[in-house]
Amino acid sequence: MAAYNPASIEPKWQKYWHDNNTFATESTSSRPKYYVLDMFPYPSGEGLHVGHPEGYTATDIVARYKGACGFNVMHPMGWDAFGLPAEQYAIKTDTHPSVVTRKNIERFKAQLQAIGFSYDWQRQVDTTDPQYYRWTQWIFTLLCDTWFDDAQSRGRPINELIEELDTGKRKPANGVQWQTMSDTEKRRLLEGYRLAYQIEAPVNWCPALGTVLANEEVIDGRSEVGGFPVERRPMRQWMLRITAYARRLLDGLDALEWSESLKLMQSNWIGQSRGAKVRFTVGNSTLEVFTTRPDTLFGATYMVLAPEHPLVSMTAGPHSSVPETWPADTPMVWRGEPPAASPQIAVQAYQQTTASRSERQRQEDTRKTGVFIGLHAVNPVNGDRIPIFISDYVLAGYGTGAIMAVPAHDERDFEFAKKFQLPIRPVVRRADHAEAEMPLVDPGVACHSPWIDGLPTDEAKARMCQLLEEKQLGESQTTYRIRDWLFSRQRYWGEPFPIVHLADGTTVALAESELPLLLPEMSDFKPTQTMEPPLSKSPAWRDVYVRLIGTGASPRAVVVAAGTPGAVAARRELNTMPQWAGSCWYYLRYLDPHNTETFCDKAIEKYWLSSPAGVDLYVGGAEHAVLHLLYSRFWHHVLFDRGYVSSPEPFRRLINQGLILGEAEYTLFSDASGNSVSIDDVDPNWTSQPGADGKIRFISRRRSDGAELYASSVDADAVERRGDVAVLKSAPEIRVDARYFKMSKSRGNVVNPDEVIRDYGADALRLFEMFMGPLEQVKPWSMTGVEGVYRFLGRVWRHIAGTPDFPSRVVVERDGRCYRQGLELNNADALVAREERQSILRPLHRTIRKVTQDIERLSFNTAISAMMEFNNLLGKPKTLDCGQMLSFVRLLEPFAPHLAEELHVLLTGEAVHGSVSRQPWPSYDEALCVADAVDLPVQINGKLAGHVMMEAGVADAEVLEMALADDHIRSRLAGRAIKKHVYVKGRMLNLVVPG
RNA sequence: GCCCGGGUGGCGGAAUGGCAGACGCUCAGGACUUAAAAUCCUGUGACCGUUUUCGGUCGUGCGGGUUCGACUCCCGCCCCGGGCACCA
Repeated sequence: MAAYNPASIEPKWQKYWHDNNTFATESTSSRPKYYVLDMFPYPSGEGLHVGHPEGYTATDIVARYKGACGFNVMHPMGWDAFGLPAEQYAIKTDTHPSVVTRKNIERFKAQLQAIGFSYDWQRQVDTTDPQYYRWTQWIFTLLCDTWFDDAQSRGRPINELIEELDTGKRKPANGVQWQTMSDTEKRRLLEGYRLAYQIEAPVNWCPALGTVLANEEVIDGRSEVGGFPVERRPMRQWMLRITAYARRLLDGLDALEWSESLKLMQSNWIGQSRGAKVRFTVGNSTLEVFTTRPDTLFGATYMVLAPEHPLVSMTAGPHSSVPETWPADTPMVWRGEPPAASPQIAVQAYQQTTASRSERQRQEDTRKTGVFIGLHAVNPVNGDRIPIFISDYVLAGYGTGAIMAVPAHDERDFEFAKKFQLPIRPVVRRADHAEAEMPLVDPGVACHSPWIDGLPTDEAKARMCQLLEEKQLGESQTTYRIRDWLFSRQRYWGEPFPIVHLADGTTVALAESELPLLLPEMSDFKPTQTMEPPLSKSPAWRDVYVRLIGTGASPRAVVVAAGTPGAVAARRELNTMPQWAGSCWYYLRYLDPHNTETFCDKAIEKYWLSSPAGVDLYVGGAEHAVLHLLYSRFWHHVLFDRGYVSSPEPFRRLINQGLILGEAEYTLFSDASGNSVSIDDVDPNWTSQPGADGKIRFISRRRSDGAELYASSVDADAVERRGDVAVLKSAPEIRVDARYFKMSKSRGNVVNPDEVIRDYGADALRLFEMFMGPLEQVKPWSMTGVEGVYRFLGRVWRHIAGTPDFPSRVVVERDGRCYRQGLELNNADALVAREERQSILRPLHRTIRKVTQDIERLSFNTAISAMMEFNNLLGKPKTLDCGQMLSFVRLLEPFAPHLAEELHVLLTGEAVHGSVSRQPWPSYDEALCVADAVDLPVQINGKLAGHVMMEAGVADAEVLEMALADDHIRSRLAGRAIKKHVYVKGRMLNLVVPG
């Protein structure tokens, strides 16, 4: 047999799987289901890097293994293909995004197929395919058609709300009369209930990207994509009412088999706070605040509103609530910087300053600023008249956008009070009566608070809530940090909204028959210079006539020709949906990807997602912890409420694969005259700047004299590792910096899987991806590591297939006769063969058990080392048993499927072969997993003192005798009497002696 | 600042109360070869004694505790990575 040559066997088997539909999944089956899902990729122009196949290989192993165990396995792949990078590349190269996207998908698909994943490619989805986004749009219309019933804590059809309003069972909040409202008024009112609605609000506008972004997409005041500055601007935008589901999304986490840290990230993002809503009186009206510390109400000495608070929205004219003159005795510091002539002017000026400050500036500079608005409120518990300020440390979007300030017990209020010389009144003391440093934020005991004096903080909170409710001054309340999801983008390459705007300013969803609403073909899809979306450049698409069908309060629109009876002019929504839209439900489409009647057949959904509920294993990066994973859960809850899916949570078990870093990089610093400087003498605060070649250059200073130093990279061959640092082989006194970096194009440390496959094959790539370490851990890439697993595969090949130098030793026993390569063995050799088969039996069963258990617990690295150990045993014997080798090959198949297929054919013969993946998983005999003899470790006082050879099944009583009979152990005991002994069956014996 | 996760040989890692360092990489020595590569075999935590067998001591970030026995469990600290961060 020829030597192991992956290049010759891998494409052959990939073609075989494709031609034979080996991995096609049945949509329903009498077999149990197993749904194993990857986070589908965004097909970028750069192609795959070795980080992508990490999770994909893990799921592929599980998929192949579960299939072998008799499950009907769903293991699909698709493309999250709408989004900014393709659009920006399209603009740069003046090609259409659909062309760019198609090309990228082809590249990605070819790369994935070259790795030999067992995807059912007939189920692939592409979010930019109209037959896919048709259903994204359909789900959006479902969100429009759903309102959240707080009392029942679930989403319900809007028609049920209309019915309740019609019959008077439910009254609109603001006291208006539903029955006498016009259709336009009704539609406006209903928009306040729908899960998808529009609102004019300050949003995250990113000028560089030419679009608004969701809170989740803004990190430290910069866009997650590209890191461009983001500013706050008021714009009319589509929002999804995810806040309505905050409690459900939080509570739902408990039942999920996700890592604790991931659940925590989501629960922090949702951010539940329990506290109270309290009503303060301002003139004739009331001002509500939310506080988590109702027990400190007696210590409230002023109030603060967000600059965007409705009370200060009008700052001029007779109807403004802000007075035209400062009250007497208003301190100068309260009037703004510089002091303004009137509260109206001061408030206006402050609002402008706030609006012009970017999110980043606001976060970086936490010094307290603000102005007095010229009004006072009355503290409902003690009648105190307290001044009201506006300040940007109070956020408009959280709670009621207003706070009561208790400077004695809140860090921020304390700072503010110091600056504006406001009174600080302690109402909590330490439980041990010790003097407390101001502010005292920790729990203690209430004081100077007539209603609750002496109560510990916990009880004081509860008592205060109870009293507020009794006196009708407020009530307990739970608020959430999460905001509604900003759902529109001013870009071209996304799903168009299935929405039209009518002349009366209301919006109407398109009828289902109108879907998909195709993205218009446009040659100019570049962002406009204004904040208008690119779709505004196509008036022919924008301006339409529609006929309204259904009820007047909640109609649907059908596009008709101008002049059709009943036609009214309308304008299409010009924004598009964010990239997250398509990924919110793709796992449902895989189940029934070609259905034209519905997004997914109910019976098929029920088979795959009801018992056990949800996707059985979902693997992807932790970067989606609060974006995709939260959005998707939200949509799924809505689909569940509306009866379209059979369980509330989509992803029962989720694993985050760890990042793969680039190979170790060594950095040497040298001074201007080129002398190497040891890292000990280099200031650790390096700065970086891009060099002429576009790569990042690091610059630092010498500690001793501050001279500028320049970094250069050193080849791995030139250094010797010593812990965290490494030294130059040529000059060991010079230490260089050694570290691993995230793979990135700009660092030039990206490893392309194509090259790994070319040099070592897909099986070696797969194996190394898994062998590096635990799936969830961050791990550095290593080409020599790839060579290591490649050598292992080569040895497996040599043992089973044989090579020109080492003919195969595989022996087949048939009808009591042994054959090697078709030739019958003589009696002596046959006897050896049977003996050798017997000696491999126990290790084989132990390996089967280990690999099986390790796949179950996703510990692939240890499964591989178990197979390596087994393979290491195969070098010595003269013969190898065909049946045993088949079992081994079966174990190897999920990890190295191409090699396994090829060896399976060699072992079974051309005539009877089929895919090894169709063969059942080998079983193991627990009795054969126990070694027949053990070298039992013997300890004295817990320290290893020697070993005793012992056959399996020796009686416990004999073990001690055997140990005491051993010369070496006796000498170690040195005659000391044994006080006690501990024997753990088959594992070890501990002798306890005095001293 | 708050909340998670983690610190084990030269490196990636294994062992979740029972022989610390499986497996792989690296390195060294040997075999094959005219030679090199590839491949195969042997060794590879540190230190000490014997210098061959072999024997001993120390050793899982640091300090303490529980236990016959601790990488593993408990308490305190240090360092690294991640997340959140004016959320009332």
